[in-house]
Amino acid sequence: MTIDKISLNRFSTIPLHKQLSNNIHDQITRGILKPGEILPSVIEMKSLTGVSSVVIRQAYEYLRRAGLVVTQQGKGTFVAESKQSFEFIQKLGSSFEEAKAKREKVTTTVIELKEVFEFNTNIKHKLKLSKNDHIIMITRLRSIRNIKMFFWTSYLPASICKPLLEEDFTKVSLYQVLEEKLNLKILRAERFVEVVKADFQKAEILNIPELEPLFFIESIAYTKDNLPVEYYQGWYDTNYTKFYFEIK
Amino acid sequence: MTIDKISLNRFSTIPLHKQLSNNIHDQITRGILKPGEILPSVIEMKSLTGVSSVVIRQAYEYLRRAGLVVTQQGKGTFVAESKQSFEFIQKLGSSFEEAKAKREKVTTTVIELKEVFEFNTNIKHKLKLSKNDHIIMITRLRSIRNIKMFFWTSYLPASICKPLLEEDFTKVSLYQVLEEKLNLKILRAERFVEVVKADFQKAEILNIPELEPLFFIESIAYTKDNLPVEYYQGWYDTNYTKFYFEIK
DNA sequence: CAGTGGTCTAGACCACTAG
DNA sequence: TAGTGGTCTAGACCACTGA
Repeated sequence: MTIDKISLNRFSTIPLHKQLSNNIHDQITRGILKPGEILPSVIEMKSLTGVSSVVIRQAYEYLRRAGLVVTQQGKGTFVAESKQSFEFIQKLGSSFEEAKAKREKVTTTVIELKEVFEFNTNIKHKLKLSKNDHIIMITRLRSIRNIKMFFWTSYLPASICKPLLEEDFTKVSLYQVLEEKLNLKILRAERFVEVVKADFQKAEILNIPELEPLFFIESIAYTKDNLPVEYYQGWYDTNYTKFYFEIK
Repeated sequence: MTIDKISLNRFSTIPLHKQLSNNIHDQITRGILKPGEILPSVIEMKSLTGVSSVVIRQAYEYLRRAGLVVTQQGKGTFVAESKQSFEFIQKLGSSFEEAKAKREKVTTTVIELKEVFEFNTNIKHKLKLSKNDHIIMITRLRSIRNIKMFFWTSYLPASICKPLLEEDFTKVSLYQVLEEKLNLKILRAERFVEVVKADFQKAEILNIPELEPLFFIESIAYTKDNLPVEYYQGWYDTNYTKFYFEIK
């Protein structure tokens, strides 16, 4: 146990759980507690500080949310490993190519690839389709070193994109197929970036806690004559993703 | 009280606090509970459900973090107003002009404007300055309808930017002054977008809870001959901000 | 098996809000 | 002053981990 003495002030206006989390926060950022090290168990901490277990849990919960510690049931609570080891920097704005993450192996999983007959009018509107048109839907997940970075769903008009159903998108890119096999060259795209909180399903897919922030990206890609050929929605783990772009 | 009956299953593997928050979550998204409406107080909810107050607090805490409810001490917990009423859409990538938020009045506050003598080597490095160079530092806060949207700090080399100390940046833009008074035209900029969690100070400034996600933007702006003239760091409330840009 | 975290209870006291 | 949320306690039981 390398943790420093913790002194709490019962007469302070600062709640005990906050005093405790601040204290541990300091010890982590100062390097007194090092990545991978185990924190005192709730019971140990109880005897170290004299406060009840609920308060200790509250402090640990705060540190978890701040990303400073990681808890494993039955094992303990540990100082988080710093994940500065790699970032996934995506280039926006100048090309459709994503910058490779420092020579790491990037893998793509196809979660779903299908034609749908009826669908959300919002999506049809973005693709300038009418009520009875069919849509091709592709959901993919991209990982690096087994860490799930982001997943996204592309929607394309079935009328001109049906051959996509035969492709293996673990190996080829969508834009490559569109250009080489369907003669649809993407000339322009509009994109929106915002932040949303992970609901249960998205948290499952990316293997993160519920309510963690995600980048939410929407894009509409156009070919010649301003014809929209792809609308996508993507969700990115904000712990690893950073966007880069250049202006003018 | 318009809340529907809440039934919890004591034998389920799903924790009671989760069952409760899921139930209320549903009632809010289905419109049974409407924005502005008050939720049962902890004591009322205790008699409605039979669970202890800690569990109810836990459920309410989850709903707060999800942005579905707002709690005011001494008053109660209320369904959050949907803030779709306005968004602040910033245009990236094609110009330095920010898109005006749907005709709302935008105000700028200058938090700090000063010359600093010694400073962070990281910032000097980005501005290609040497150890003894001075820096001009400007921190501004931008609000719409009294809602704090974002704040940012610009760093500029004092050697060429000293006259900035005399300007009133509540009324004029930095780039305007750089171009018109100092003959420094910005030709190019590099920008990074990531997400960080608000620490105590940033949460104070933007009037949001600690650990809420923020857009963190870094930018280096260059004039001719690739000379960096401004480095800035900005923090944006993700509840109201959305970035837009166009490609190719 | 012992040690860990996760869930839950019943009840106490305090701080804030509003009539 | 009554009602609200915020803090805290002591103790119980369960689920998971690893020796």
